[in-house]
Amino acid sequence: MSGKVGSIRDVAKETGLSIATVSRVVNGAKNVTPKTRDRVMDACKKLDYLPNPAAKALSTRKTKTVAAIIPTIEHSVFAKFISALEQSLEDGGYSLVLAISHADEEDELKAARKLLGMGAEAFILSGDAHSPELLDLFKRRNVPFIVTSVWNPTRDYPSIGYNNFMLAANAVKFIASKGHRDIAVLHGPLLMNDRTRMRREGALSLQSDRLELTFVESSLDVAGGKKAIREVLEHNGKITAALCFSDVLALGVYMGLKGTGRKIPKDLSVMGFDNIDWAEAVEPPLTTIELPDRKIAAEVASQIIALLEYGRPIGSVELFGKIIERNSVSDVTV
Amino acid sequence: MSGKVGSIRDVAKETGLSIATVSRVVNGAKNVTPKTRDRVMDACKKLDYLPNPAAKALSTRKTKTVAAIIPTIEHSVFAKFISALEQSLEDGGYSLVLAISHADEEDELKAARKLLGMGAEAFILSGDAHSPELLDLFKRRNVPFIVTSVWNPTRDYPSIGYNNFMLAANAVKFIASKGHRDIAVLHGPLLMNDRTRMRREGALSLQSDRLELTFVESSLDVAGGKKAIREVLEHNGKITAALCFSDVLALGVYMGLKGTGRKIPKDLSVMGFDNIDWAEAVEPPLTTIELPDRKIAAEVASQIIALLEYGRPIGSVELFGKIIERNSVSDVTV
DNA sequence: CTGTTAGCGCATTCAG
DNA sequence: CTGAATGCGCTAACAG
Repeated sequence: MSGKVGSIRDVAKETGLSIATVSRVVNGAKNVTPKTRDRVMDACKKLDYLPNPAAKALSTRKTKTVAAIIPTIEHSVFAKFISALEQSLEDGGYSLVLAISHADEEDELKAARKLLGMGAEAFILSGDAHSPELLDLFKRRNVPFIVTSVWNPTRDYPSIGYNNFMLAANAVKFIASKGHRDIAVLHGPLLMNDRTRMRREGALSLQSDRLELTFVESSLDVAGGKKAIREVLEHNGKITAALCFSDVLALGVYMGLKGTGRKIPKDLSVMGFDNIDWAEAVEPPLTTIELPDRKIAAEVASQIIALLEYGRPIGSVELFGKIIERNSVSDVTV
Repeated sequence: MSGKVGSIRDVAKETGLSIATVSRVVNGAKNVTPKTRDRVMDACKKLDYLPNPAAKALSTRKTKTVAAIIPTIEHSVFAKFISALEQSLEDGGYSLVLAISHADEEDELKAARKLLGMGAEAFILSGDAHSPELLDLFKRRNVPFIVTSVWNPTRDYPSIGYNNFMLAANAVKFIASKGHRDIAVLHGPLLMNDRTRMRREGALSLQSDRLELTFVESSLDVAGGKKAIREVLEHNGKITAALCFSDVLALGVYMGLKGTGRKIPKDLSVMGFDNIDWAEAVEPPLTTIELPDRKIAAEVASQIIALLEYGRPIGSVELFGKIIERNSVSDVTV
């Protein structure tokens, strides 16, 4: 299809120099006369030469690409993460190749094989639930990888992310500090999602006879939150606050209250997770937890590059979320 | 870093056969004895051999990857499109490599160079505004590309998408058919966005002394829609409907009306664009236009593959949006 | 500072 | 049906 594209040989011929010299200037080696350098550069753009990546990769045994496998790209948290990751990697001279696992270990494994087959030099995984085969594959082939969005120092592989248990516990503490004693906790599917599971456990750890928690699982979207809050409110009239493990669920709560006569935060306090871009624009502005996704991306990129370039080993690092207090959580009025 | 990975030579050695034979079975050639085939396959998984993609690409001059450059991945429309595209391409044996242009022609050009340097065999662009250099680059190197999300048969390159002009015109007609004569049209930045521009022109084409349109530009997010609707309502009390060229803007309108005493759709009808996943869950359910993003993705993938595999030329195709009528647009009560 | 040469791992003739 | 040999475009010693 694509018409003949110039090879290094062509520009060598054009300049009358050897391919080795051309290779040198193209790769920015210093031991070249400024004059010949210019000569080569001119020829390059004249022929608009572009080095063949396959040949380069074959020769250097380096592809300069790293792979990321995420459950879905249709959630802003992941989209933001990927966006930031692409940036950081790009800045470091690396390319990101992406695959979607649909939160399925099987798919994740398949994707990894394919990405490996594309020459990925390192992997970025999401969450801490992966098939043993996958881990084994990486181990056997000696492929470096990082697990993100979670921080779990007990593993024998590096994780860069936050402590979901603590995050949820802190959120509950925050709400409780406002005087709430009956809190609904809305979250997405537990299956195949260790992050949600850890958050749930974190919240649960604070349950006591002074603090009643009601957990509700729903689909991870606005419709899910809407349905969940209506159900839980119907069965338990004492609830005065809803903690949502995702902002989209919180928006669902906002919608679910419409027409019920209840107002936020007067009749129900609502707290989210993620600090999605519209969290501040919503009425009333949503109190939520800002997750350090972009920071994770930057940290992940920098560590991977450090490893690939200088062999510096990757270490786990914990990053922290931050409660953004707006107007959706209020003191319970006695 | 990565420990020695088996090459084709290793499995040849293991089986006592030649590398040619191994290559044959790995690539599924038919002229191989079932017995030798099995022998090779066994050795492959025993050594867990994975063909080196660079070597293969170098040898065949095919990378089996296609590139897509989108303005941002942080908008669900693009996220969905990419997600579907990845699927379709994957199914066809191709890989998708992605780049973000930030709606900047400069960045887009740079990204294209890089992707070309990664061996992309074809390109998928978004919208119809691209730098001449980029088009020239593709032309010179004879790289096939498709422009998407728009349909513009007047171009000399293929476009697969919808007619933004008509889509907006139809939306206005729909609202007008309910008796509205003063409509606010909310849209995102016009700069560098030909899709928004075409929609605006489509709406504008229906302006008349029986139909007054008030255009408001804002940032493309919930906060933007919220601010925009408040401003326009303040200046023009006659407006009875708001057409938003994006559902996120429509959500902004929902939020902007809170506390003003106005209700949707009684006091203000609202119509969106995109049919984002929460459009139905919102209160009241949002009337909007469903865009055929997944269909576009499928069509794009299939045409690109047909071209790359069989040389079948790519043709422009128009796909249609569909008005999803819910409860946010009502008849104007006289 | 520049040129020569030998692979990198694989597909693909061409013989056998 | 199978093997030996060639080359894809480039980098990396090694000479000069």
